[in-house]
Amino acid sequence: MHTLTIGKLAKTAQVGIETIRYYQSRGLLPIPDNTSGYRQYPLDLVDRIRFIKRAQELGFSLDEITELLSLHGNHQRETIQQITSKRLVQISSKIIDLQRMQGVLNHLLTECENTDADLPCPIIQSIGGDSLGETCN
Amino acid sequence: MHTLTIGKLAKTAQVGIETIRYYQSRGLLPIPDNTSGYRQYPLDLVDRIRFIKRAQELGFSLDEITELLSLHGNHQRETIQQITSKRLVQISSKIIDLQRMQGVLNHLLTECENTDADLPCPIIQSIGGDSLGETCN
DNA sequence: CTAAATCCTGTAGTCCACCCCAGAGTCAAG
DNA sequence: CTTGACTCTGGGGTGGACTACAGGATTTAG
Repeated sequence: MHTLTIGKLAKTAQVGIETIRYYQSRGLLPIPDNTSGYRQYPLDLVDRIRFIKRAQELGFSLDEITELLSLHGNHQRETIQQITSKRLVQISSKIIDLQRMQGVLNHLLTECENTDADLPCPIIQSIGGDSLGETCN
Repeated sequence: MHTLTIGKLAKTAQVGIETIRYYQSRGLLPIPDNTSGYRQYPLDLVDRIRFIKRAQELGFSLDEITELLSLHGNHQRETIQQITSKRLVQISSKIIDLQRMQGVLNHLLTECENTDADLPCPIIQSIGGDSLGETCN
């Protein structure tokens, strides 16, 4: 048994059937012909799907993954390195954003815990100014 | 002039008009009645909109912000602290994920730069296994 | 051989936070 | 009073990565 039906492929690769169809429609996976009923998928595709999933976990979009897949020859290495570098820059700046958020919220939380209960909540105060809520339904 | 039309409110609060209408439809902003033509918005709403925007920048969703806004009384502080803590946990785990990505990609990039050009690209190799691309259109 | 499971195609819906448009009404300046 | 800028309601569209469903064909287990 060197081929799989779509359901078994999906199960083996740990994705939904619809995900496979979606990848096909995006050109990420080939579509075997089905002259004789059900389509038969080569085992290779399990690896290919896992590649896609791992790349997604590393933050690549399906468009970027398409690009990666189309460039896997040796002579294209520079392009691949460029894509990877670009992604690294994006990741760094996202981390910085999140750390900033973290700092602000941590500070607010501490303040909130250390402030008299009869004063206004510092979290709301500092995010929002003073005139909130009076007009809300 | 203690009220604004929607356009001036939008400009003052630095958002689009459609954003205001959208917030109204979500219940984040009140809808003044317009028996006499254009709606008149109290100046308060500028602060309220800025609150929403700042909270978004801290990573809160509009649903969470709705919750925050509905709870701004002092006696609700614990709830507000809970929401904030939950958000902090989310942010931390997101940062960890991104740092993991960063590590993997950095490693791959270095390897790729230090590998013979006639060997397969290590980035593709390591993400994807060996059997990629043969079947792709 | 039959019934259940699986597959096919094609279309539509989901989530989130908006953005854009048409056609009609309203307001302010000159 | 006209012109142009603004606003109203209502609807649809966006992107990204799926998910769901309908109605029919096919395969497989018993």
